[in-house]
Amino acid sequence: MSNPQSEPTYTIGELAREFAITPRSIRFYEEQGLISPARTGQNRIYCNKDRVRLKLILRGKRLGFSLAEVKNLFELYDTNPDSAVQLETMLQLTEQKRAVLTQQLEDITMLMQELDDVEARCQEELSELKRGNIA
Amino acid sequence: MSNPQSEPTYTIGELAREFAITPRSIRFYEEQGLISPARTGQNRIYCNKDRVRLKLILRGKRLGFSLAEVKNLFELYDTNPDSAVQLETMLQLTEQKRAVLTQQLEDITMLMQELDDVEARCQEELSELKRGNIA
DNA sequence: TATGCAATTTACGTTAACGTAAACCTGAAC
DNA sequence: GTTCAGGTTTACGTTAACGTAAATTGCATA
Repeated sequence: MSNPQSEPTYTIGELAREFAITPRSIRFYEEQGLISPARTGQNRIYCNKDRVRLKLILRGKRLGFSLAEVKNLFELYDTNPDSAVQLETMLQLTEQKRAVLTQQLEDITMLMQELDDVEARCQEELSELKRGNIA
Repeated sequence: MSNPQSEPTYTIGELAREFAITPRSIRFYEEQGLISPARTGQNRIYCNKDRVRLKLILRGKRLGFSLAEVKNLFELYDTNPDSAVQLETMLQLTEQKRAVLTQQLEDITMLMQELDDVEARCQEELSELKRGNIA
């Protein structure tokens, strides 16, 4: 019953190379309940879903999220809530996350501006140097 | 020679309350060379520049920067480089930071989209519930 | 003078996110 | 058969960013 050319799978080493992290990290994410790959006896086999998860984990980390936070997001995404109460709380959660992201957007634009400032000052000084100023 | 109404200053407790952090954190930032407030004998006195720095530190932290990174940015901003070489390396540094921020912008927009997805699914299910579906 | 509050230094404790080392298995290649 | 690359578990080490506790100090107020 197994598809002849079912789904692409990956070893831990492959994923580690692709995302430029160590196998140790990937195992750690599993230990924390963020991924749960299949096994061939001892060895881990990662499917596409696992790979996507890894990508999401790293994205979260780049934004300064903790692994617990990322796990939180996963559960948020995976859960298929049956009660209206659950749906409401989920909406509240997404709103919270959205607030964080909005704050980060603001932070980034302000930092970008400051980088512009620094850069502009540099460029100006450089052109002054080229004109051969001493005064 | 001291201005009668020179500049607003702050105690460590005031700043801690304003930014919702502990005095311990503020002292720690000083220990790491990120701030260097004046003193009245033993006590620290923070001026406007110090306050701004604190704000910048927290902004950096929200973006997942380490304190060392933030310090790096400060030095970048403070240094008045005299040589063309220094100016060039500074431009390279700003470019690096800009790359990080750009990546974060992309990360955020993608996460936002996923939040949109989750939210849309929730809204739909909620309206279904309201219509009183069981099938 | 005593009491209390806010600040200080010193130092050890803690959590998250891995790194690193040891000891083992295992299928493919030589 | 052995070598070897890649994988496994177990366990202890490490770094960053503070928390927390203890002992001290200075100022204000009762």
